[in-house]
Amino acid sequence: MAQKNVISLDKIKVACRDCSLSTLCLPMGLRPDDVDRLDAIVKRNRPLQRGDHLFRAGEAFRNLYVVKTGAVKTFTQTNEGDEQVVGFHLPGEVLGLDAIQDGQHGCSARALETTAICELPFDRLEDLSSNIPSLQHQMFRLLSKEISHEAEMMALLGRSTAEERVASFLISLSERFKRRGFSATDFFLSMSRQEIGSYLDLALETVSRLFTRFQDEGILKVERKHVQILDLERLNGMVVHPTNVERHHANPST
Amino acid sequence: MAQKNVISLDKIKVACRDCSLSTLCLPMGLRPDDVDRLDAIVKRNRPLQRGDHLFRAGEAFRNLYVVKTGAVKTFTQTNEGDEQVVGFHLPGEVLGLDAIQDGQHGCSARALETTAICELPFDRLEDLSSNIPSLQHQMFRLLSKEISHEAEMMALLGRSTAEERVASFLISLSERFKRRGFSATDFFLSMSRQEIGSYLDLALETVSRLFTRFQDEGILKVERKHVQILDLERLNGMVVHPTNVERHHANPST
DNA sequence: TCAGCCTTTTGACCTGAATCAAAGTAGGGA
DNA sequence: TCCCTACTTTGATTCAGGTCAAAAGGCTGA
Repeated sequence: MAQKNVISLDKIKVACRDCSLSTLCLPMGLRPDDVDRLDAIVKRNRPLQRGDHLFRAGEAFRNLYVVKTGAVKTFTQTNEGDEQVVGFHLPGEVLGLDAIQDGQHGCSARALETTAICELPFDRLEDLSSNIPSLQHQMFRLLSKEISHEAEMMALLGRSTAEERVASFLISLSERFKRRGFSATDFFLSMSRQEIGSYLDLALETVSRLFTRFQDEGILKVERKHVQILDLERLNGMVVHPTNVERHHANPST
Repeated sequence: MAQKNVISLDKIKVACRDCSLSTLCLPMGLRPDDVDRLDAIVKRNRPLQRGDHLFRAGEAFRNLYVVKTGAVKTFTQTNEGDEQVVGFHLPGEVLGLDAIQDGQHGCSARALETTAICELPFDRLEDLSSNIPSLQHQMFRLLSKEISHEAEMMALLGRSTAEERVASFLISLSERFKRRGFSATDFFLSMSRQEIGSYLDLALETVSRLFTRFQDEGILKVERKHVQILDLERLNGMVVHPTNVERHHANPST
């Protein structure tokens, strides 16, 4: 039992150079010795349990965080007191980028399941970026990618029906799982209908109804958290594809 | 006449160190000699006329652009062929940040009125950032601010009524004009109801109706493009204020 | 094993904003 | 000057999705 814990901690504390996420994460495109310099500033704590906070809105910003295993949601509080989900974050995704700006976190983050995190002290990351041009470049790309991603999300929320939003959400998860080596068509949702609805700006009932409908139409098989995509074609067909098609054969990351 | 052109071009080509936007723009917080090094890479072309493109979606990314005077909209095309406004950009605001990621512009930008632009070749900006830590820091903040801004916009689009959106839009313009030394309560809209609606994800009729209603309620005086805010208090009261109030007395920029 | 709680599903109804339609209104060009 | 076009306003109608309500599973812990 103790033995088992030790092994699992060791696995979690794997160095960047040996980490399976290195093609998704910050080290992407760095030279091996630069990866080691980056690795030297990474701090790896014990895993978070479901419900644990990674950080809270208003807290001072010190670190960026990368999800290593598990899943995290970020959220803010509306003034009616209920929470508004801002994003779901899978392994290799970086959290805290919005906080660089004013030195404090604008949203809270908590684990949706048992989750391992790599912590990067931002001041040290800045120093390192000054000395490693390719890391600076990678940082710029990372930030820019976040901007693009949010712009896409705005476009989605903006001009689309409930059907499109739920379809997009499933497609996005599917693609992200696939890139991480999991099944693109058979996975478990680590978040509730409530949280999905909050994220997509839909009532939880609407999410539920669409899952049911997609199932009735033979597109999905849904049983609670377990989702199987039976007809990815049709799901893709529901989504408004960006017209500037050129972007598609450009960048195959995150 | 020729004389006048020369003078106006001279005015447009003012160096960063003499530019009134220096507290809003990239040079913010740089040492004077570093501002000059930044200035050396800035290119200033002739002003754009209303309707001129600054860049188009799909074009290769080479430069960041800063609005110097005037106003620019960014937009994408939906697959139904109509344009979707992504943002309105006032003096001191930087365009193109989303394109760093994959080397091409994800949206198009065109002038809403006669507009002067400063152009920053991104490769040279990266080099300079490597050599000037405070510039690198400024760049990170700039990118992070864009992320925060989009997150706020998502929150707005997400969870709010047409009334809240239009109120927010007016408040945002008001604050941005104020920071730039213009009146916070009396200004001209450089965009159409159509464009406002597209930006806020509302039908143009809805925007028009709300302008009318706000006027009937004594909150605004609207005559076509000319807007006067009569009761900013009440306008503010319509908007969902973020609960994490701490953020407010944090960072007084853009 | 059962009780209690929480999540999810399903149904009925209602409403805010979209859509459709048409009438003003301003500005630019011949 | 007047016309033409584009923008804006206003009204009538429709409908997607929210809200309210209640039932049905699952899961946890005693």
